[in-house]
Amino acid sequence: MPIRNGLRPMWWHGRFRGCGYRITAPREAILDVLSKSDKHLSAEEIYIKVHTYYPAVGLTTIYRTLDILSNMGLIFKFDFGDSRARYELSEGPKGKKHHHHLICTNCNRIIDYADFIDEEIKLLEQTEKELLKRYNFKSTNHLIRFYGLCEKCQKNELN
Amino acid sequence: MPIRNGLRPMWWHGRFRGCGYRITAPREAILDVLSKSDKHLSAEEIYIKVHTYYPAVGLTTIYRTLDILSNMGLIFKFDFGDSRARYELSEGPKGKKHHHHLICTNCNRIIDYADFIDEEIKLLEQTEKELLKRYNFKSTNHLIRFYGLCEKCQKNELN
DNA sequence: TTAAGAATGGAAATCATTATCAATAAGAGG
DNA sequence: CCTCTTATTGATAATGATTTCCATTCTTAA
Repeated sequence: MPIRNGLRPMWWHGRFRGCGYRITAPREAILDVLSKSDKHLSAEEIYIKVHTYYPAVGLTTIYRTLDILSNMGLIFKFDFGDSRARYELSEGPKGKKHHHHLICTNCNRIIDYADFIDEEIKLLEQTEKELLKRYNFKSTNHLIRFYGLCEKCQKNELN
Repeated sequence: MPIRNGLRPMWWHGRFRGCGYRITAPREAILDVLSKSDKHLSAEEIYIKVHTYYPAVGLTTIYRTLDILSNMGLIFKFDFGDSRARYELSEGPKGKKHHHHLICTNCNRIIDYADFIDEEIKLLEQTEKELLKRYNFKSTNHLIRFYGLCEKCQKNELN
């Protein structure tokens, strides 16, 4: 599992250089881990994965890089209430677009969903319009989560 | 500012005892502070307010009590991303019902929004129904936030 | 009034995240 | 390919919110 694929340019290299950042081995490793996972990884989880085949990387670098990536908009940073930030690629090969979360309060599984329902889109648009009218609040972004029971936990509840 | 109003029963005493908890001076002080504030207070902010006229109370007790209150559903616990939990009364005299938040990304002001329009409620219910159909996810609660600019910050932006 | 054990507070411990700083390495220019 | 500038790195220490410990105090049922 070579991390640095020679000089082969990655999809994010351009954007990265454009922002004045250098391409380094740790950064490639971190993005490699992120692009190969479909989970919401914490800094430490990323650190461990990177560390297995690249022991030289320090946790500090993980945090620093995640911060840069987050500010650039290349990754999303979430807080699901387990007292650690979690990160997820927002673009590229396996990248996700803006999405909402379903959070199982029993097993803590997190389900991403982006195939928004017509009703949901309508709800958002109307609400944003209403917020502007009533509070003069100009919304530019939103966070939507549903808490409840996932399929498995509903079945297990029958026991 | 007497905290303990003699033996006058407070609105929350019954519920509190019902859960097997004792009525104590620190707990009365904390609920007093919460019920007199309409802000989203952090544990330390509550500690300082309680501390001014009740110096004996320790920060540990603040955390413990907030935890109990939160589990009982008497207060809401929120995380607005400033690395400290914030609490708000959910019932009683000044208590709020379920509401959503508008968060100004410029001045960090937080506006509660609970005067939902019928349309919004209907759309939300439909969305939850649809989530059950598509993902077999049984939603019991939700978190909705809008990030953007409040009235003041929109005006200041013109400068 | 009293005894059982719930509640308290101060100090120490946790734990995720940041700050510090000397050493290293990316990459522009020659 | 070599060199210089300076961004980047990693080890370690620091920070800051929240918890854990534990001996002492207080609430409350009987």
